[in-house]
Amino acid sequence: MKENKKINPHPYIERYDLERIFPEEFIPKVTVYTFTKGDVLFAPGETLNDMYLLVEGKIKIFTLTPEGKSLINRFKRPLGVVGDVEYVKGNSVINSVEAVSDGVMLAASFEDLKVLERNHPPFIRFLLETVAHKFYSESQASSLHMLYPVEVRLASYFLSISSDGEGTLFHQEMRTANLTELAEWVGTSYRHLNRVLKKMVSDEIIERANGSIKIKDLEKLRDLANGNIYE
Amino acid sequence: MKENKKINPHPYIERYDLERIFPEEFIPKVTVYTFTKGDVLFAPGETLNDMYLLVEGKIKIFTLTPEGKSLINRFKRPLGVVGDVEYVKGNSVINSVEAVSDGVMLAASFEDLKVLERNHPPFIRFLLETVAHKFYSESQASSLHMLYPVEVRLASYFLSISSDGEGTLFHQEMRTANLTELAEWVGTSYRHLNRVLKKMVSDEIIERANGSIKIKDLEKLRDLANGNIYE
DNA sequence: TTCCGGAAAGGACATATGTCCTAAAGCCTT
DNA sequence: AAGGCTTTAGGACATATGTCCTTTCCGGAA
Repeated sequence: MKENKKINPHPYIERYDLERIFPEEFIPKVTVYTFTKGDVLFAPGETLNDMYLLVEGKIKIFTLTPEGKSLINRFKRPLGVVGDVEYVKGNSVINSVEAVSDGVMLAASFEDLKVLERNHPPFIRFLLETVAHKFYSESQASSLHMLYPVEVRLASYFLSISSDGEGTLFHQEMRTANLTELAEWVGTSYRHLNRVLKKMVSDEIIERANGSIKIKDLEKLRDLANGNIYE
Repeated sequence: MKENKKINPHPYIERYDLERIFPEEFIPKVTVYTFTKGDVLFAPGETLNDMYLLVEGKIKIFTLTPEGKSLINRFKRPLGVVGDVEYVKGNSVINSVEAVSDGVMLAASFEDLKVLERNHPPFIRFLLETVAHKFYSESQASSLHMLYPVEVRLASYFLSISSDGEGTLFHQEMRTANLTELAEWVGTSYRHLNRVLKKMVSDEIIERANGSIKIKDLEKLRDLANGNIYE
């Protein structure tokens, strides 16, 4: 990820209505960074000096164990925030962050934010809401993971991305690029994911054809997910 | 839980240095509640009108599934906060909350807090730090749960409560009252917990004598926990 | 002291999930 | 079209964990 002075932050500030958190005078202090698919954006242990707002693209936050296992904590799209908790708690980066697509971030230094926080209440309110929401969804996901088997979590995931009613099909549209990633997201092994998918096919809940997955029976899927929805 | 007008909130406010978040004028708006061991303090779905500060006693936050399984999300001791996320996000109570011992809470209405928030920045800073910390530890615990087997989580738990160095013994001192509760805390069944405990005994990591558990080999425990510590 | 219910301990068996491995299919690149 | 890499599929087996049940133990109520 690197600073990109050619890009003007203003369009993003308007698009995401950031004037509410960054007053006019603050905007010159905002830096624009661009990143490329696959970039490692942050690594655990790293010390952060800026907070970032994701305004374009998609990134994933994940945990790597010493043993090499990997677990996706969450995906972020605009307007995701990175470094908020580090800013508040003053600790170093906890998880790995990687770019899933090309994208753009706006950055503001902790130092500047400290001043902003003092003079501009809406900013801290924004932070508070951001963190509260992160806590809320983390907490939901955590319970879901602890209490239900992969099949249920997977059903829940499918529901969460099939927007609303129709037996939506998500082809390349699936939010995870491939099955390996999906496995890391649901928190299981590729092998097991495959097993569960197979079962869902034989239960006539989904259909699979060359890599694409289609929901066949939304009702059954709902039953299975049992009211649990990611996010 | 019920209001208790006989109790003066001031000693608590001093003990926990709450003047920093509640200015003098606000204190008359604080209500004192007392509760008794076993009380159900809050139930999921309930609408909250107040935020609570736990100033005495111990409570547990847990999730109950429709199937009747139960999972302890966390314990709280003073100065724990309940209802902060609900205040910020405006949603209803997410988890069940139950008193583990007798105790006391200070309450302030959301309505009053809204005013306070506007006039007294330290309060919102306090909230932000509280929520950030909750998120941080929830996130750690969640990864730990997803990535490691019960044995590791248990080792981690033992470490977290054995304060520091010495092969501390925790008898009735164990933060969970009994093995059933410990199982819910580690997120497993009683049966399996027992199995793992037995293994730890035969590995000479701990010793068991009539309900008490003693750490025998702190080094092995550390190896096992593998750098993971709750909280 | 006797009786009862809950907590502890663990056997037997079922299920969920992980690890290792092999084969086939798909897709680039040359 | 041929090779090589990644992704998909799934067999075989091992391990982690859950469910159900029985026995024993212990402290409090009668």
